[in-house]
Amino acid sequence: MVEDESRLASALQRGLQAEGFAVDVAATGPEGLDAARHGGYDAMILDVMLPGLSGYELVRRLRAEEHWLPVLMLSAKDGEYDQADGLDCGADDYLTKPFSYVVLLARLRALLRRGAPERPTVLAVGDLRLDPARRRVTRADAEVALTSREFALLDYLMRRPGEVVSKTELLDHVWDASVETAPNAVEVYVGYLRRKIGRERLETVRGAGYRLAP
Amino acid sequence: MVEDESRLASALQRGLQAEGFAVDVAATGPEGLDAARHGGYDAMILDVMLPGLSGYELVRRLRAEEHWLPVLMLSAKDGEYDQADGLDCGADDYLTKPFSYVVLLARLRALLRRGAPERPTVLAVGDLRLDPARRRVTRADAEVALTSREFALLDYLMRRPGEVVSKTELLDHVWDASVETAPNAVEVYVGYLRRKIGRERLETVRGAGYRLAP
DNA sequence: CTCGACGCTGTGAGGGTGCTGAGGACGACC
DNA sequence: GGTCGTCCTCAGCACCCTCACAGCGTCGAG
Repeated sequence: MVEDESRLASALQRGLQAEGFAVDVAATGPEGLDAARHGGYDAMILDVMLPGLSGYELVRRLRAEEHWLPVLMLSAKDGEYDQADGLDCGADDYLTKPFSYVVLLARLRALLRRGAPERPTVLAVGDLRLDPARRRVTRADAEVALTSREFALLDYLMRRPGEVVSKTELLDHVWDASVETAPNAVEVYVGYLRRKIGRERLETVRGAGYRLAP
Repeated sequence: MVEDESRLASALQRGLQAEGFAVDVAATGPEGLDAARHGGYDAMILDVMLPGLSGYELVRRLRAEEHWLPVLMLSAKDGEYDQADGLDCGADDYLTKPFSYVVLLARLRALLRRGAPERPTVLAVGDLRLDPARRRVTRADAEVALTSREFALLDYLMRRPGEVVSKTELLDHVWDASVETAPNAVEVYVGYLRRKIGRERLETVRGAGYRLAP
């Protein structure tokens, strides 16, 4: 847990220990970052307002270093954009103070349960980068303008780089299942994407689907 | 999305579609459960108060059947125990109505970031490797380009290394059963494969079929 | 050794698959 | 109402995969 208000920190620590968790407390941002890097923890409870390094920045750095530790963010700011920002920095959950201890516990359990490795907030494949939150794509640091369908298609492909994705799978996930769409639509949009991100980056696997070159 | 208030449902659907998501709506619990089981979705937004089957129960059943689809639960109940119950039933996140659309989106993105891509195993026989997901074959680390029929044939043979597989069995499994194909087609494709993966690796057992040398 | 059955392969027709430009439908914005 | 952007269908085209065919090679029984 990274929290600088010592009263809250020790109250929470005692509560969590009573539940059977092993808890360490760090009081500043840099300490917390260091602990997260080397401590081998299962999850982190992280305050936003911290001396030295904000919670936002801490998560961002952690994710940039490819640490996928589940993070529950705690903040006194309850604005919708504060919350969205925290999550888009890479936090997995966000709780506003004052919070219910029961809820904190339940959310922590939910976080530990899924435990599965998380993926980066910004997808990157080669020199392509896609930011789902900002809805932006850059190719070698140059912005690429995509329509929403093009964006959704690239998003799906970038989550599975190197894998072959079939046209039917793309139709199921990128297009609306309730509207019957011809598979040719996929071909058309692959064509649009190729013109924008580079022809060779999106390979055709005849009879099977498409593959984003890793 | 499983939501019985049609106004909210269609507003959300439109919003999410504008973001590039493919969205289906179910209005009752049983419908939602069914869709979650078979729809191949990436995530589910689930109201708690539903006709037929409550959201709690829906998640519980889903998890009992080992479906690990990420679930974002939506509820008008903001009591701390309601929230904790929802999460402990197996939901991954919980949002109380009224909620901010921005926050919903951010939380949805956080959920989608994780996903369990558990890659299917890579088949290996000798120095041959075949990756079904990437649809890629290497021979001593050198990539081998195969057509889709060749690939399907090698795939089938590599799942049964050392066994003798008859031509009729190959016709049944690698070729379309509805189209009558001459057994000679198998011989032709075995020939193609041999040229690409090495002549000695694919033995002929006269009168019985073919065997992939283990 | 002889012969027939089985398996291999070069050739070429056909057809399936994917790509593209054109254009209509629809909605947002001015 | 006009204009623009986006989505998607359509039709034409090019390419290469697929497979039947036929001739030849190979194997094994007698």
